[in-house]
Amino acid sequence: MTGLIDCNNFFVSCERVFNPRLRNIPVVVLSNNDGCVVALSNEAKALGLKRSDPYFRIKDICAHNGVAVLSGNHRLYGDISSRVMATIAEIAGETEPYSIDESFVHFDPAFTCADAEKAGREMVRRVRRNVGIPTSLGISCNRTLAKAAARFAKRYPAYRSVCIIDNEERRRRALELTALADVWGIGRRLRRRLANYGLVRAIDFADWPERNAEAVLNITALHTWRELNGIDCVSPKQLDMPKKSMCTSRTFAKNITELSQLSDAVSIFATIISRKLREQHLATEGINVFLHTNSHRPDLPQYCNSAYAPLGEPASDTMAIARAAQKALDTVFRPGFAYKRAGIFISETIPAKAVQPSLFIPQADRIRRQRLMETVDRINASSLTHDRVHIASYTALEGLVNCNMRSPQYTARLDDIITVHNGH
DNA sequence: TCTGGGGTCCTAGGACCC
DNA sequence: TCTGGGGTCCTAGGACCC
Repeated sequence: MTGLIDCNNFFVSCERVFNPRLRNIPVVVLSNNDGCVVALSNEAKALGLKRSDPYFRIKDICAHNGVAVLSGNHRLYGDISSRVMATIAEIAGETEPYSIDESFVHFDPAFTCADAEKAGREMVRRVRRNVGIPTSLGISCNRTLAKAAARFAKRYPAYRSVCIIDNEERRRRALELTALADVWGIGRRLRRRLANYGLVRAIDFADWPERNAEAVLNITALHTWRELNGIDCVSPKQLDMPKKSMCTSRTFAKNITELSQLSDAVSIFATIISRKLREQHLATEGINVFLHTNSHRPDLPQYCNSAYAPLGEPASDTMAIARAAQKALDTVFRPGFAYKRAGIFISETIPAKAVQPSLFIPQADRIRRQRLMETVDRINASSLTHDRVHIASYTALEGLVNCNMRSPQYTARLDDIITVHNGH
């Protein structure tokens, strides 16, 4: 039996753990740069607000209805997420974290449905009590059906946060009540394509004859079809697998026209992405820098492009990556455009251990650089709030990106730890 | 005025080989 | 007029996820 445990309105719930004033009122959390809504409380959903609504368009509704609006505090969410995952792991036989707020859990094969339900309820109770986060749990014979079950657990209070699809009758009933678009693995395009065949509910799709499914679907969608029919065939996400690609990018608060400003931004991206590489013991042969004008403004001239710059030899140190990034930026930059978004991406990572050293770079240099980065990382890790050491071209993200409504770093900054007053 | 960010996997088609 | 057959590898882009 497989379960999927999902944190309800995760970012909002994290904020509520430390700020009880946010309970029982509408709350939304915004994306980076305070661009659009990424998480909502049930009260905010009831006002008709939706995930991905641009903030500027719902600002008035928020003001009139007393909606608490917050910038994303992703460090906090990451911290809470690891607490949730650790608590789940205390009970589940095997866990398979799937995203920041979800994890698959695999119950002991010897478990009956009743055993699984009991363990599941304890999991939900403990995460709520020990971490403060409400969750929903779906249990079934594979991941896709567990996901569907979790939707019911979340939507219908009668389930008391745990829903099990454990027999044919329940499977059919659940799929009759589930829109095809709400099935895990069915996106916008596929939904539209399948609608042309008259398939609207999940059950219509699951009941489609196998020969149709095989003729029309690609392998991923075929897996979804099979799972809806009770066959377990989605493979587990490999844990601890090094990332194959990486990206660090931001949308800017204002349009940027000057190369020098982009150059500042690129230095920051280089710092962040090279640290990500080192954290995962990876290196790369080269990086891409990309630029975008504002695609929401068709009245302005548009430009979007990327350029690659090799590092000479695979590396992960900030200086080498920042240098390559500036080179790539010079290649890709065109004057006369208003840039709204930029970033660095790495399409292929290499395990740091497997790096083939270049013949033309003295080994001593390589070792010196490596030691320098280890030292920088160590010094910076000793500060919870900001980097004490960085490359000279590094400025700061402030000013480039909006995040004016961010909650305190409750779990990461001594000054922000909450004080509990005794009496009044 | 103001519209996120970070991933994975699959597939079609091009380039190249014999 | 008529213009092989089969294979591999790479890449860009599509589609999906949260």
